Amino acid sequence: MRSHSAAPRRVPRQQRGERRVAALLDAAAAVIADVGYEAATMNEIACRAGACIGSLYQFFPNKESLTQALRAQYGKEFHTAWESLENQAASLTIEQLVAQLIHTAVDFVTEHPAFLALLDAPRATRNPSIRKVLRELLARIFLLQKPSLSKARALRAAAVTLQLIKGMNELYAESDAATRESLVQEFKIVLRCYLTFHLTPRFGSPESAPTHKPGVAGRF
Amino acid sequence: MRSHSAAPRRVPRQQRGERRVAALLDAAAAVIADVGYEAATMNEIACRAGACIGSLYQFFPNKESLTQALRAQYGKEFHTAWESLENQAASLTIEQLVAQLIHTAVDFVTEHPAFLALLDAPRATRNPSIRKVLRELLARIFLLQKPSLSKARALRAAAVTLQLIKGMNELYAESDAATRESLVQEFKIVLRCYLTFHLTPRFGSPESAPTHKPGVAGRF
DNA sequence: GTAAAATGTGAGAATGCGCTCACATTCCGC
DNA sequence: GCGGAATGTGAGCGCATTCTCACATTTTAC
Repeated sequence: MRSHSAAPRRVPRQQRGERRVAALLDAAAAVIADVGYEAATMNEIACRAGACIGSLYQFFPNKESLTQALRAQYGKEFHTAWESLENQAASLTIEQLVAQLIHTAVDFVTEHPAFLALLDAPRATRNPSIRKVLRELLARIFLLQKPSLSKARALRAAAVTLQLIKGMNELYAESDAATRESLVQEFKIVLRCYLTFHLTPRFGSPESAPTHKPGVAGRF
Repeated sequence: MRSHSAAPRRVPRQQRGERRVAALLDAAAAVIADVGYEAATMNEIACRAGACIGSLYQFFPNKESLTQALRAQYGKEFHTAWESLENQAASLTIEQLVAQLIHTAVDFVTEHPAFLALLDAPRATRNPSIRKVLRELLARIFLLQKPSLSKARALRAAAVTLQLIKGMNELYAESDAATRESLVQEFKIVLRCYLTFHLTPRFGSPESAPTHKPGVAGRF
């Protein structure tokens, strides 16, 4: 690896440039889904996109930048998928909300096999801002369910929820279809219990911090 | 990569052989923790272990086999850490059990930085049997808490719990110490709610399938 | 139509890494 | 001691991969 900048080398300024970039990203997803992240080579990606290697390097100075671009695209698509939930959020039961969140996520991963393979890619290729935007979206959804929630709590719950959803993919991936379905159902329980805790008005302390009282049972 | 077998090339038969293997694994962990999995080279690992590259390849025919060995070691260490919980399990509250499970895991990852970096390693280097053993251990712990639980449910809950715990590490890793602590506390809520659902005797259907009844909502 | 900019091309340079091999050294049983 | 087995050594091979570059082609602007 000789170059280190992850920024695109050149932004496409013509229509065919944009088409190329789109084709390259598609090809990258296909190759990565096929052979895994590590084994996916730049030459093969360019080839599958009907381009040659030089063309690829015009827009993406290195593999890392290509990976980041792919991640960004997935992030936006996923954001769009959840965005529609934001409108209905207030009228959904927790039960329904959980089902929607999980099914959208599961469907997304199913339809984008490369997304899973990207988990193997080095951390350096991740874009924190994508996570941030997704967290904020989910936090807003939570706030629609329970407006009295503090923003800090909503954000924290969103971060954890997002991470749990993401983490489960690994488990789904190594299961056959039947087990996967039961795991999804099981995970619904997890999220339902957790979000019920946060989003349901409770008598005792409606806005108490989630830090449990240490007197009861800390680490004994 | 020319060789593909992941089995150790040669089992150490002398004490110095075992010392070498131990030193090599330690060095591998150190290098991987330092520079990440991908950037960790076999030469550097051998060098850091005070050995030369040929010596490394006597015991580990390729990088994959070294990675698997490291994973196996971590798996065993972690299993040992949780094993002690098995004895106390029956006498612990869910609150305490959750705290123990999580803190053991967090401590382990803190003390073994390479463990996190191994998440970047390709899937091929993972050993399903390690996961299986850990799942069974956790399932036994659950059964000690609630003997009436079916083994299938215990195993499924264990698989999910394990995955959630593992997945959270990624979130911890990208947070400063203060946020990390609050995330740990937050995750305790998740597990407490979830395990309360499974391990607490409920009136309606004590051994009903985990398919929720819409209306009761698990606890709280 | 023409010039300039954007994009396309692909052979191969440059690099770095996994891994081998022929041989030296150390250990162990007898 | 002796012989064989286990272990140690490290220069460098082979190879895949990333990335460059000099030039061709297409598009756009006027």
